[in-house]
Amino acid sequence: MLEFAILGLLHQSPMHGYELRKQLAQILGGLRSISYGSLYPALKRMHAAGLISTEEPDPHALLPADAPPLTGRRGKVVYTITAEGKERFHELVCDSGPEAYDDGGLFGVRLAFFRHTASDVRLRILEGRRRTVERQREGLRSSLARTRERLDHYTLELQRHGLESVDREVRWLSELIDTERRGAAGGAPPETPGGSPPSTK
Amino acid sequence: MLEFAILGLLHQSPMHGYELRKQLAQILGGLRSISYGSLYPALKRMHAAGLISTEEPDPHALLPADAPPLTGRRGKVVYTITAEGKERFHELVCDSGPEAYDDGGLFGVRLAFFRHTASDVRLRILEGRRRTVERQREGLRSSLARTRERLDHYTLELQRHGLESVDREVRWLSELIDTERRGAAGGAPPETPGGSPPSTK
DNA sequence: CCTTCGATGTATCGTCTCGATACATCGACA
DNA sequence: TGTCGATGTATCGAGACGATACATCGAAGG
Repeated sequence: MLEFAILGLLHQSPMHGYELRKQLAQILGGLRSISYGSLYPALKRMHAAGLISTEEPDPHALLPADAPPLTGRRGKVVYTITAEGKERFHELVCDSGPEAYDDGGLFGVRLAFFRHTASDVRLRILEGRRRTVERQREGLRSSLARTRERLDHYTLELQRHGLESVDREVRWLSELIDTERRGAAGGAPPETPGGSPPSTK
Repeated sequence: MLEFAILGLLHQSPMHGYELRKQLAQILGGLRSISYGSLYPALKRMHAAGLISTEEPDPHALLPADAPPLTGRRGKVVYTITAEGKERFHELVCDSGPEAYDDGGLFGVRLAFFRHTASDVRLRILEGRRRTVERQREGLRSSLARTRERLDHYTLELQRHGLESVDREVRWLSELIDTERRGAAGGAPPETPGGSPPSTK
């Protein structure tokens, strides 16, 4: 999931780790931001896999006498997506398997980069997500119906609020699906990089 | 957080790990259940800390000849809360510090065991939680206002839905607070174990 | 009768994530 | 001049997670 988000952000422009984290936090919705303890290892993995390239200033340049003990001495590192990384991003973007919607976190990131995804794939992901959330809702419903009598006020309120949240999410997804279906013919199919541009324009 | 939930459950009755996990999943709201990889180490830690005691059937009893190689040979383990564990639980239950509401997961568990918490502490926790969520809401709001023009349809919808969810949570908390305030005089102050029972009965 | 299946049940492993922290530079403001 | 907060890179230990192994038992079904 982190991999996907990083590729998506670097796909737009190269960035520092710090900037990456800020943008990430915004995508993830303000709450639930990502920590450096996840970000930097992920960047390291992706660099090792050849998905991104790093560009850091020469560590030992223009240092005449080294009066400070030069411990640390870190420079800014700019991360850039490679051709391989773009390829990987497009694989991920076109994937509509269950992993795309079963996890809420990944689904959110997928949504944030939906403009890179074809309309039919978008529809499959949205519908898959709705099915997942509907299953959760049914589980919650039956659990609540089974235990309603034994629960005190606060536990009951907790379950009720959770159920309503899930319910609202289903309705929200349904609206998105409707919009997507209606706009399917008219929406701009985004970014077919090597493809032939459609006749219009 | 896990520690709190386990103590709370064992406070009601001794249990197996398996049963513990099921109850835990129900408290956590169906989604977001706890895994064995978290549960058993937690139980081990708590046993080492003296908060719970284990009761397992004698491993080498009534085995005349050991025809099976007896590898594994696990028996059911019943976990029981100790006096020390009950003490720890009451400390946690009376704690209304920021850690009780800043983390949504712990707050949910706290709610699930609110019947063990005095009304004034309940009120402090609910109000703290509301302040936390309100801060999140303001962050989301300003972020959304700042970037509304640059966002595509789906990113916008994602942020909007997130903001509405947070907004609903604030309203829900406000209702809980109102109820708690109104019921403060009449609500049963629960479970003062060594304390003096109030004059009424 | 026997066998397979799912629920119950305990437990560990490797991988990853998180929060805290350390270190360093820079501009702003007092 | 000092010192504060934002920017910036990076690691550490604690612990959570998913997958998996192993084991028992009752019920369904050939």
